[in-house]
Amino acid sequence: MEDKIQIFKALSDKNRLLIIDMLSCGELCAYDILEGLKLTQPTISHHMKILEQAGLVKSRKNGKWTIYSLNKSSFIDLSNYINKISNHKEDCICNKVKRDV
Amino acid sequence: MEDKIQIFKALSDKNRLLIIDMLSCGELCAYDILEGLKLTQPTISHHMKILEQAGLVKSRKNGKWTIYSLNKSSFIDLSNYINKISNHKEDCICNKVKRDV
DNA sequence: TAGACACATTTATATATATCTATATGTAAT
DNA sequence: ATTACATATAGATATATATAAATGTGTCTA
Repeated sequence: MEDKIQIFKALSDKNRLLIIDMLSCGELCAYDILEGLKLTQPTISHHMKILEQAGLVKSRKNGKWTIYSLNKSSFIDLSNYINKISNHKEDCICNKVKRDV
Repeated sequence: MEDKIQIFKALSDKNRLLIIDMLSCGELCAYDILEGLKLTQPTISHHMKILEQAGLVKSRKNGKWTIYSLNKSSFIDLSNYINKISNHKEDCICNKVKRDV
C-alpha cells in the first residue's frame, strides 16, 4: 500500500499532472517540459524525480539529454487499484470492523 | 483539475486508504472506523472531512450518529481520469510543447 | 432538565513539501 | 583543455498537513 500512497502523492500536484499530460503523447526531454511550465529548472528536476520514484515516469539518457516517458502500465495498475479498494472484496478489512447490526 | 488534485491528496494517506477500504463493503459510523484505526476521535473526524470534501465519501446523520459511505461514482470518475491523462488525446498539451524533431 | 454520548472544531506542534538560488556533475563541441 | 550546455544536488524558506489535547455542539435517555 505504501507504493500506492507514493503514487497518489506524486499525482497531488498541479505541475506534475501537467507534466504527465505533456508526456501522454510521447517522450520529452526536461527542457521541453521546462518550456511548458513556469518553473525553474531545478524545480522541474525535483518533480521528475518524484514522478520517477513513484514509478509513473521512466527516463533514459541520450548524451547530455534526459528523455522522459510515461510508464503506462503503472497507470493501468493504479486504475485497477482504485476499482479494487472502492468495491467489495473477500479479504476485506470490513470483516474485522463491521459490527453486528 | 483542482478537484482531481484534491482527490489525490485525500488518497495520499494510509489511514484514509484504510478508511476507504473499510467503507468498500458498506456504510459505517465514525465509531466503527475509530475502532479499526489507532487514532484519536478528532483525527478520524479530520480525515472524514477531507474524504468528504474530496467527494470520495458521503455522510448522513442518524440521530447522534454520522453514517459514512463511499461515493462510488467518484472512484469511477477518477479511474477514467487516470486513463485519460496517461493516454493520447486530441486536445493535448503536447501539441503546444512538443518540438519539431 | 441532567447527564451521557457521538461527533466536530479549535489550537498547537512537528513533519513534509514546493519552490528558489547557488553550486555541482556530466557531456559535447570548439 | 576550455567553454557551453543539460540536468542534478544542496541549502534555505515558506506553506501544507497529520496528529493530539481541549473544548464545543447537538442528540438521546433517565
